[in-house]
Amino acid sequence: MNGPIRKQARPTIRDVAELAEVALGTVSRVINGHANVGADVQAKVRRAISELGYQPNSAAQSMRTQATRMVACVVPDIQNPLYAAVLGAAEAAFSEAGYALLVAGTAWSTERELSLVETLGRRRVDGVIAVTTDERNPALQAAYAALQAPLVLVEREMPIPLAGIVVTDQARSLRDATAMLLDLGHRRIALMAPPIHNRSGRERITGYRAAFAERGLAVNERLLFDEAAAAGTAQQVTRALLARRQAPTAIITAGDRSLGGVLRALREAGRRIPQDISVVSWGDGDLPQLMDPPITAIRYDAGEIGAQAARLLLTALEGGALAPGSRRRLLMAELVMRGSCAAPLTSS
Amino acid sequence: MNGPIRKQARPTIRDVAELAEVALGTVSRVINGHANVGADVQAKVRRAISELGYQPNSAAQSMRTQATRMVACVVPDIQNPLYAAVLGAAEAAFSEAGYALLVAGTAWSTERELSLVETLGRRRVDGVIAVTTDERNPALQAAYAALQAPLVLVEREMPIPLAGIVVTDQARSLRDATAMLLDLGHRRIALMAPPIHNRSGRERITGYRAAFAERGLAVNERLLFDEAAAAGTAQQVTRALLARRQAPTAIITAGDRSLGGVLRALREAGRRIPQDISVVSWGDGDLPQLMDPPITAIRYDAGEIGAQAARLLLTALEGGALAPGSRRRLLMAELVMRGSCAAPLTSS
DNA sequence: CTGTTAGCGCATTCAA
DNA sequence: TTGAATGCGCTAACAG
Repeated sequence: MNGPIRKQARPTIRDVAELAEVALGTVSRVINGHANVGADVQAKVRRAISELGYQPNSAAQSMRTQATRMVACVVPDIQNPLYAAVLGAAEAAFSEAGYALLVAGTAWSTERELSLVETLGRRRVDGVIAVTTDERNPALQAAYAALQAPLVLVEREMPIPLAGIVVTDQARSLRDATAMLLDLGHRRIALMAPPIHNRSGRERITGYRAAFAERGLAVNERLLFDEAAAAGTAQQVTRALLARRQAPTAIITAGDRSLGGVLRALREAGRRIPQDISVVSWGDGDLPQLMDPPITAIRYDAGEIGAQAARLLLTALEGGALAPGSRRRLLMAELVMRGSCAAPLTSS
Repeated sequence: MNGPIRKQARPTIRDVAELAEVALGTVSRVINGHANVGADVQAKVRRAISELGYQPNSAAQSMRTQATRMVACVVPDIQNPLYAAVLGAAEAAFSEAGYALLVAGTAWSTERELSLVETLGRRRVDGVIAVTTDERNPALQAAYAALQAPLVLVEREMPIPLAGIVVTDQARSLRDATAMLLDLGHRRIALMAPPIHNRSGRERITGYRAAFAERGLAVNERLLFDEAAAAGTAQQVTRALLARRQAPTAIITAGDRSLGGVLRALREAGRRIPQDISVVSWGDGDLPQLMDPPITAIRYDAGEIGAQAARLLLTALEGGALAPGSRRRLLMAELVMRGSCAAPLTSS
């Protein structure tokens, strides 16, 4: 029962210097690998360090160097496999490079994000990777700009001059998927998409519309669900869709978290895939691959997104600015055809 | 092309003091909410702060207060849904409480973990939640102890005096699952489990053995696969199992990441569930729930694990030590019966 | 109630 | 090549 663990006084650089009988500055040079230190002195210092179990205090280092060697990753939801993969890849890259990674989960709340970004500022993180909740929110834009640290946006666009950007070509994937369904004969194709105020949402809808437009077909606006319009989970939205007089003959899901809900609702309603309804999943993983029939999916590599973002941020961190040409990375997504899509029974 | 974003000189507490025409200490008191400051002065200071966009430098604060208000979470694999959920829950709790969360992914490498824990020490994190790669590794034990910070172990046990512990009753769940299979008539039950040097692995095998022992049955050691023995992915292990002369009639999977592999291998081999083989999944999610037939699963609440760990760490952080009685949390897992288990065709 | 001062632990300039 | 001195930005103890 002895209070919050005894903070034993930790040894400082000064203790090391005394034990090694050298000046404090010399110890600093050894730690930071500055060349001009005699081999014998070097050894003495190292011995003292390990004898005392000395660890430099990085807060103190930060004060002097004006750098924290910390970066932050701001995501809407750590548990979403997409963001988890981005985080994982980023963490690997940064810890490799000697940076620590701070995570901030916004839970899709702009207020939370605002306050989190604020604390990142106080902590003087050296850089940030962000999947912002609302790329159009001026307060958020200002908060990120105020960081005065290199920023890489993931699947988002914000008018911040030097920011790096890593995005997936979602419009094209969605055009491909929609075109495929249209060409099978579908006309009532429901689209579930992320919130429209962000690039992800806009791109998906853009692609969807493009496929219709290319064929001179009109889009039924009632089949578009950005998350705001959705007012509920994927399962609820799907239920409501199926209850309509003119139910859709195909559904495109919004992401990893929504496929399960869609499938549950279809099962409840006794709809068979693909006989009664076709399904395309945004995102490929165990679930779409292992269903029977397997689900046609738009596959992207979330780890690659994180890795690219990390690389972009690292170059901005270590060297100069990002060259204008390489400030932006566009990754491709691929439509993987499987058994979940077929011609609709009745053409509309 | 102006280098790595201009680090504009940020305003310091001194700038605020000058602008507000008060002493530096007064500003500090306002910032930290110390009561004895006149209302008018208070207002002047706040105005100056917002005018300058002043943000206290937390590195400097840390130096004085000897606290960083940072905690770290060490996990083997950020992308594993279990750990992602733990992270997510912990992050929510900590950011609520004004702590920032550092994540460290060890990729199941003790060396990586060792060096990561070392850097947590340099960063003087206030506390740590850890899912260590090898709870028996003396170097790791020493590294965690050397942190001199409150520690909460998740699904692990290490002989560190004041550490908090959050674990799931895995032995019991596995006994239940195994018993259920034995009672259906299965005798050749393959068990895939995490590495045996950690509690998770031991508990699962303990529970498995217990069910056999209670019935006076002998365990076939060749059906036990802790990850080390596995030498490959779940899919490969399952393939090999199915190729045996005496193939198992039931399989218990090791976790979220392994179910997919098992199912793929079964499908390849043309084995039907449950007619040819019964399956129990460790972990419940979309995949087991949506398969046809749905997969019997052992369900645990990963978010709850993270939340409990965070709570434990927070009490250790904010106040005193953990009372000996509440230093350890045991969470239950539940066997959810579904259609993937049936009596084997031929009794062995 | 407010102002002054002394470090927290370190990197770095300048002398030696 | 090494040693001594300075200050990074802040909090808290003390004086007024």
